Amino acid sequence: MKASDLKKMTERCDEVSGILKALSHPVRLKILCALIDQEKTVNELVDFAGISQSAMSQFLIRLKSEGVLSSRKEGTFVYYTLSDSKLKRLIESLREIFC
Amino acid sequence: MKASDLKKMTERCDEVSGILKALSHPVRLKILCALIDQEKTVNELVDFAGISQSAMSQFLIRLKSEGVLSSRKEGTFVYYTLSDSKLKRLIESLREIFC
DNA sequence: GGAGTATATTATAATATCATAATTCTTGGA
DNA sequence: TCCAAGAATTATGATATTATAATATACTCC
Repeated sequence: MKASDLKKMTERCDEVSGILKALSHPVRLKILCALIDQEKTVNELVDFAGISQSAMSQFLIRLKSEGVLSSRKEGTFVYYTLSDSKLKRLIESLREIFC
Repeated sequence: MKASDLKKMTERCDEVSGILKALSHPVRLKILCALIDQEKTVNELVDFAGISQSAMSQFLIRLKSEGVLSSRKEGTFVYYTLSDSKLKRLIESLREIFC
């Protein structure tokens, strides 16, 4: 393997492993699966995942800061949605492979 | 969503997030990518990933205990290989999506 | 059996993550 | 303006992960 190819591969693994880390927690993965075909509010996600509002908010903010989710505000509600098309494809692949 | 479907989804997320966790570290992902089409010895992987032999051994043993890798011994060499076909498919999907 | 190579084990300190609780901020409506 | 609901923030302790160093084991060849 050429040195330049190795370097590229290393960079890709750095990037992709970071994305996978975002999915590597049961609740975070569940959140993303819930958002694959529709946006949801924080409270809807709380009911879905069965964790506290505070914990959910922390997960959501983290996922947003990692570029995985985006949000929009409507009154007191905040709707979260999957922002990355690559991530959508990844979750669909996971479903194909493991379900 | 039916309660029984939610339960199934939760179980799947628990399982799959565990697998993703194995890939959620730059070096571990690099190891798995290196093994996708051929087995390698510990030292080959050390050269490839650029970490110490001790650290590599620890990663490999962890991945093996998680069912991601298997190994065979030949003299003083230990060859590691990707043991899970689903994981192979996942890594191929990652390559398609992100490369 | 001794030297050298390949791999595994153990210990430890630094860091990151997780769950939880308490509090605060924001917004819309009475 | 005051209240209630929705969401975010902050703090804390428990646990897990990571990198690193030092040591130990297993095997081959002489």
